[in-house]
Amino acid sequence: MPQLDAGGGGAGGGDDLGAPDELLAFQDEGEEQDDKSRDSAAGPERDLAELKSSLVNESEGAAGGAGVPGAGAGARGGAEVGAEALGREHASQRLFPDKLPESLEDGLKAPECASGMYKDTVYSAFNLLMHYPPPSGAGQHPQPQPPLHNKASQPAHSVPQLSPLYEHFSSPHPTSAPADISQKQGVHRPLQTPDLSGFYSLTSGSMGQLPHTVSWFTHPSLMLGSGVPGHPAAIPHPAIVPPSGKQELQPYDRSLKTQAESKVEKEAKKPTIKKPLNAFMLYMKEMRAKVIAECTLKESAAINQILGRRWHALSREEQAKYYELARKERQLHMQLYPGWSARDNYGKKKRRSREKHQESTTDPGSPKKCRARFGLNQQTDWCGPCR
DNA sequence: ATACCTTTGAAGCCA
DNA sequence: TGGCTTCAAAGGTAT
Repeated sequence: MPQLDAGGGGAGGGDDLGAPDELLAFQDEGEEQDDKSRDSAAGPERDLAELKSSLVNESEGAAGGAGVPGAGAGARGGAEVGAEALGREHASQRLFPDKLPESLEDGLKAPECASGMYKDTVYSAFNLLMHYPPPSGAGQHPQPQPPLHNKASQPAHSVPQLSPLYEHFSSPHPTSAPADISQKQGVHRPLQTPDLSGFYSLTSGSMGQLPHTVSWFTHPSLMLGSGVPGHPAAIPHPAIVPPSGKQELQPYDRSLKTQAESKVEKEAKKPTIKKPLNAFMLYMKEMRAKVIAECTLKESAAINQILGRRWHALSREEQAKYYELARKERQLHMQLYPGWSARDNYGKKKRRSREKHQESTTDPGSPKKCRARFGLNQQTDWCGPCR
């Protein structure tokens, strides 16, 4: 059985943050790998690559027409459970939706979309692991090292950005904001809060002037044993974003507010600490630009479908890189925000259809059986999700 | 202006 | 403990 820490066991330093699910996943992957190994033993290694490539290409090519019944988008859980016995070789096929979005089909028509599928498996992200800061308590201040990921080797269109969390720790002297920091994420510094006040030693106005990646992690509580001298100001973690992502008031504007208003405002604008990115999210972040370039797609939904297939097509070792990265991210996140819980962000996104569906499901009259209630010919009466 | 779509994985919640 | 739900990113699209 593969070990997540096999590649960076020393870096983990005994942390036990590896999710059990990952281990289970790797058990499956391991079995798959065993199968693949047997296959490889029976044939040239290239055959395996071709098999994998053909699985994806074939599936993508067939996506415009022959879908897999019952494997529609959104039915991931059930479909996967039901198809588990089919084996991993069929994984990419059973995951395919009945029909891809038109834009995706168009994108897949582009020859470069399929041809470039497995050409480049250089994952610069994994290199960043090598200069990840040691766990807190190490009591050491390792020498800042230049990022090991070779951005020069990246294609011009590729902007391999892992999570800002990782980017910050990977760059000893960050001087500019990550390219992927969107307005939605919030570039400006969030307001101070009691529990995070130590992170925000700058006024909001001055913070707004500073690049996003300035040394937010230089606060003593954020040193994590990897402090970088020469950064005078403490900047909050990039995962902390204002709820709305809107520009916050300048100091002189805020002075016009009464204290009560300010208090209420602060409560309302309490910065959100985002969840750490999981392995697949990290993979998407890195590979998105490449897929966009290869497939001439822009719609994230379609791109994510492709990335999902590529993710399944990755070898166990390749996926392990991202699992390890994600584990590090979680570890850092936990160290930075010990009291944070994923529950803190629950309910911050309004989900239109699901709320409607929940309303319908709370209806005493057998909610989840729209089909039984209204019949196939009355689908207009079905609730949205059932429809 | 904001939710939805779409993916996988992590985490929380509930029975 | 298993199953379900929510959120993380992203950007075009729909409401």
